[in-house]
Amino acid sequence: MHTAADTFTRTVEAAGERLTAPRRAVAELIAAKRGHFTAAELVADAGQRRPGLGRATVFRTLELFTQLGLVERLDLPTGGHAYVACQTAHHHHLVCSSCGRAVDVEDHGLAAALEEVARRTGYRVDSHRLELFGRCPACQRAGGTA
Amino acid sequence: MHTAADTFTRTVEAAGERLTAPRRAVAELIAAKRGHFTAAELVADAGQRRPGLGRATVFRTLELFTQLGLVERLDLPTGGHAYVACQTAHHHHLVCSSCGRAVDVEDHGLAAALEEVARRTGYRVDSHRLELFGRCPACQRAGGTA
DNA sequence: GGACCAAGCGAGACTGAGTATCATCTCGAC
DNA sequence: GTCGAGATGATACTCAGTCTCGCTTGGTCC
Repeated sequence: MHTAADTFTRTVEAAGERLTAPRRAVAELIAAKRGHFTAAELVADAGQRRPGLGRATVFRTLELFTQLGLVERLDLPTGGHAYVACQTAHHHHLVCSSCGRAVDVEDHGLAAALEEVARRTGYRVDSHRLELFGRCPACQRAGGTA
Repeated sequence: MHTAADTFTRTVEAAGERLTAPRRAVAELIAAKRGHFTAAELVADAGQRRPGLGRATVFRTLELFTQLGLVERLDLPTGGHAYVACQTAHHHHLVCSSCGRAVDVEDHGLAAALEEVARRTGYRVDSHRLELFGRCPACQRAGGTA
């Protein structure tokens, strides 16, 4: 079967990038994550499960994966940064503030709303970022209040 | 007449916060800015125009203003942070990537789209952030290409 | 299979944003 | 004018992310 890490490695190859052992390792570390994760977490994981993997390499690989669209960076409400593994080309994320799980959000009329904004303001909108934070159904059931 | 800095100082007073000289100074520095600005820029301005104003104070005041809704923090595509002065309670920003000028974006169907997202995913969406980047009408006219 | 070399790697120094600490100062109430 | 809570400024600190540099390695060409 194809694991999530496979998707990463195959995409790296397909892009004509070198498929090195450290890159495989980072792909596996990310694949083992559910939901979003920070660079710091990944570095910590690497320290435990793949000693010898350098900090700079984790950042470099994360950057490569981001360029390849395998991973997307998002901005937490706290001001920090996190990453999520993702498939589709352009989309948005809905992150559970309780368990950290992130889902890709399809466009339910958002594009139209954005076009309307562009039309009214006269701006030519080049890019945008939308991030949603909330609680996933499971966490809502699990802990009524928290 | 009422300057932008006045709005800041009056809001600070109205909130029951102390209206100190450094806070006034920061308010003036912000009022003198057009569009978005970074904390680093503000610190640099302070160094020039208001020597003696501490770095920590700029950050603290920026935090206070953010809490009071006078200023909002946004995340640049580069990963950095910037601030914009703003009035309305909840809204989004459209930042010109050329001149830096930011306009507040009203809700042209965005809320409805977000509700639809929440309904479909089952998430209870607590907060979101939307930032738009593009070129303002003036910059489009001014420099056809750049 | 072996040689070659550009790309990638690891270690660690560096940078810069933002925070914490603490002694001193000042706003504003009385 | 006095006083105390809260703000300030200087400075040390933390931590994410970047840069540098000598070494290693993946992939290609023979």
